[in-house]
Amino acid sequence: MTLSRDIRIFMELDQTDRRILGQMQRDCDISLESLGEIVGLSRNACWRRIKLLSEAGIIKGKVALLNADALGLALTVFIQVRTDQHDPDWSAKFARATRTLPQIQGVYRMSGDLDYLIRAQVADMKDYDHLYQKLTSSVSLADVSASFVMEEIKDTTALPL
Amino acid sequence: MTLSRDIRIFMELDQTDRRILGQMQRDCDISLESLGEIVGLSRNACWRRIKLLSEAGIIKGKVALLNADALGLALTVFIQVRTDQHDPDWSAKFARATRTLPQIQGVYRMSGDLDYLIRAQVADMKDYDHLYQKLTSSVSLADVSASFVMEEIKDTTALPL
DNA sequence: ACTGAAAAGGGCACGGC
DNA sequence: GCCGTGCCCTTTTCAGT
Repeated sequence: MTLSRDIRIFMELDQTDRRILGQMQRDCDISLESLGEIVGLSRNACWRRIKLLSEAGIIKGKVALLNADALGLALTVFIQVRTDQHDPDWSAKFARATRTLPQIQGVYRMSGDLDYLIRAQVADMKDYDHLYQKLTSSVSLADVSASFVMEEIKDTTALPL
Repeated sequence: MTLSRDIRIFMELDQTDRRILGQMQRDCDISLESLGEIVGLSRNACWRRIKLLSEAGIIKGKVALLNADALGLALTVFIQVRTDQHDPDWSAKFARATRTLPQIQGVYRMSGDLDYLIRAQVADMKDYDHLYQKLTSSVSLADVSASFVMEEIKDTTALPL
């Protein structure tokens, strides 16, 4: 019974759903009343749609976005990682290590010549070195190189609708 | 009067503030009552702290996080861009173009050999090609190469506290 | 899909530590 | 100063129509 493995249910979204999602992914700290006015619906219709969208897993959750600079995390760094070990044991260890480190926001296994791309947020170079030391001491990595963000031109969690 | 340009006020954060922020950046859809219990404070003390943290700009806002897969955006791509034009006019144009495209979540000017790194979310290869066409037609780019995400090991908006 | 009513939660002023 | 309590008003939630 592996037939259903790759089947994915896509909920039908109309223009109003999209408008609701669009607003909420920009700012969800808004009353149902105001949201209703924006999308042209009663507060209640909005409420029921949001409930459905949440239950369908389209809305993953609501979070507060924090200001990295104000928290003293001025440096964003992308770390490129190459490995010579491709066994599942190594992968699990690498995943666990990166998921545990709170400085790391994203870890992606990539196509192409580099194996993994890591996005992290640190205070400064010294702090980056800490992260580097922790990372390389918990898993063996063949090649690690870092690129630092000089300027953040765009940074959003909003997806296209 | 350029002396104050780089001055930044860091608000003193105690352990309770950190606990509040930690909870809210994981899930802000929680009542002040519950939050108070978690951090060991009354609902009102929480409320006042959150208000201060927002006014200080430490909390940038509250947003709904959407499920990219459920929206049919299965492909995450990192686009490396090199340019030969470094005049401010080109930069402004590039910034405007990337900020306008909703498929693009992040644009970073980098140190090192590549100039810009772009993170985007698209449906599939065809959709990526659309994005590529739009991007290259609105600004002149010397070199563009894409790396596709095979597996997302970690992806969070939570910053270390 | 709207109305309305009960329940929950947010916002604010005051008093206490 | 900062915390907590009590009160009121807004918002959410969910019934019925």
